Amino acid sequence: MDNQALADLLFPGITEEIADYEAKYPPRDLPSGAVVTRIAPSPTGFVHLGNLYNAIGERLARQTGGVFYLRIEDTDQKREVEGAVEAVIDAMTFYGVKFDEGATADGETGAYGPYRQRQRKALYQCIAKSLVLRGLAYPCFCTEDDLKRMHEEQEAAKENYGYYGKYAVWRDRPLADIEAELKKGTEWVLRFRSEGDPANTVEVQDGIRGTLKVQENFTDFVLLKSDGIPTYHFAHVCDDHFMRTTHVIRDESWLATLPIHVQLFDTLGWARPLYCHTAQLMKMDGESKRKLSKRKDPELALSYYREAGVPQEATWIYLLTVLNSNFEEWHLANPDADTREFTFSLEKMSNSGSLFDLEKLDNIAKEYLSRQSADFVYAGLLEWADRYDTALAARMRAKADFYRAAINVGRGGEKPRKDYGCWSQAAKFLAFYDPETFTVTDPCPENADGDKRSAIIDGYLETLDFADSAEEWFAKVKVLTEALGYAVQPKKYKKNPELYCGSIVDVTNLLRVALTGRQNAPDIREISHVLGEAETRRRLEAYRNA
RNA sequence: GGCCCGUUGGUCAAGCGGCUAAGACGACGCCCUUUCACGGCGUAAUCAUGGGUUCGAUUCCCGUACGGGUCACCA
Repeated sequence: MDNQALADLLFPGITEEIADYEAKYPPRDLPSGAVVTRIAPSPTGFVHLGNLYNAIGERLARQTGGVFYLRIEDTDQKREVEGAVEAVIDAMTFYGVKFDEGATADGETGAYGPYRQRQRKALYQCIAKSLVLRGLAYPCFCTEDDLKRMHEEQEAAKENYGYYGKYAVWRDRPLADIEAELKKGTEWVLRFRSEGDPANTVEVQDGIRGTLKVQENFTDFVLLKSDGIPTYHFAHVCDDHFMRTTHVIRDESWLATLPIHVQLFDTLGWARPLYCHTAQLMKMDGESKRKLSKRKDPELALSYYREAGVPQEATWIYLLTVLNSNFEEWHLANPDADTREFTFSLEKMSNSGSLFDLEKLDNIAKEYLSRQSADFVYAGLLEWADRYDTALAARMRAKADFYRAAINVGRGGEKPRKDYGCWSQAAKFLAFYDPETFTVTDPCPENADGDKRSAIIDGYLETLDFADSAEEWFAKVKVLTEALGYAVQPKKYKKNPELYCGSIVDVTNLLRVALTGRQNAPDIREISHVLGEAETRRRLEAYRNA
């Protein structure tokens, strides 16, 4: 076979040499040990947990004085969605992830671009051509049907699937056959001529898993699709080489095609990056685990957490506890420290798939929010409401001080309340404060209903004085409780229920339901002070008459 | 089916040849308490399995089982 003739036939326009690109993209001048890594999403419009998961690469880069960049893997035109790049950047920005270089919404920055793969076509073709020149790549004119038949045949014969051996029908065709097909205009793909043997294994170092032993690739996989655009495999190798990536952090589902990638790096004579295959996030589906799925699991989408209003930092805290096994301990010891102060290490990453635990996320988020100031919570809630609950946003703006005061109830001090972990929960929880959204949802305590109800409320209103201190206020409640035949100490009532008509719990709960509409609410006196005297009296009277 | 990865309580997990096998979430119980929370204390609950190696295996090796992933001109 005349490789030169074939190369000229296949790539008539390509005149660059690999050396030209080596010169154009020189090794980066960085301190030793600097991590250069990226996230490389395909622009499908769906930004998911995995993208954020891999964005821990940013922390690694920062820690080492390296580079973190964004590359867009848009080699599949069919799946591309308008505005997808913006969506990725927007989501990453929301979570505080910043890129040193790479694609931006309206272009790009950095010296190693273009960072959109389809714009790198000439580079891929140059490398592909070099492989043809070396006799390591050849065109294949099989149709989709041909390949389908091949697969069926292999299935029936219980042989390995793939384009190899006798199934690699275009592997050793004479140049004349190729020319004839080309002349007819038949579509072709460029395949890699693999010399691999399934009996051999290759060792690959993995930053998370240690030494991996994988089967050598023996299939003639596709390098260039019929539109001249590379497959993921080929693009990944070319780009991560020329963009001088040191660490490839990606999902463990890529383990299956790792042999292809190392084979390419090795035959091109390029140093392999350090692969870091992360474990997948799983979910319980009936009795069995399975990986989180785009179609079935809304919680895979990053937008899910944004819509629910889970604070960004809380999301990171959860993700980091799943990602790095020593993070949780650190965070417990430094609850108020920025998570970026934590030194992230690949070795501490888990290598088995973990179940995604929404309950724990909720706990972490509640803990996180309980430690924040009222101003912070007000601002966060407002920002969320502006996007997802505009009616609430309007109310918050109209009554900013009132909302701040409401948010401040039970906040601060040694034991802050943990009533909500995300903005949508907060919106629901705080609704009772505002007269515009106040409704009574919980029942009146049984022991305080009927005649008792009005007796308690009347008695309470009679002595109610907003100037009272907490102690004075509670003393009055106790007096009232006793006067109406209730036990001041719940324990006494429990012991001798026949002696009382109930306990102070019934009395206070009645007041609580009257003022907040529910039995689960913060301190009555504090709430009253937020509501103001007029509104407090109005609600009590309304409840008495209800 | 081939190949690959994985397996410590319900969940996330520490452990890296010798420990009463950490911790967190959840569950349960008790205490505190004007309710609910919060907080405090405590309880139950784990090394998949069979062989090796070793004085000694959760830890190292092999097999089995189970789980997951992957076998496209998708990434």
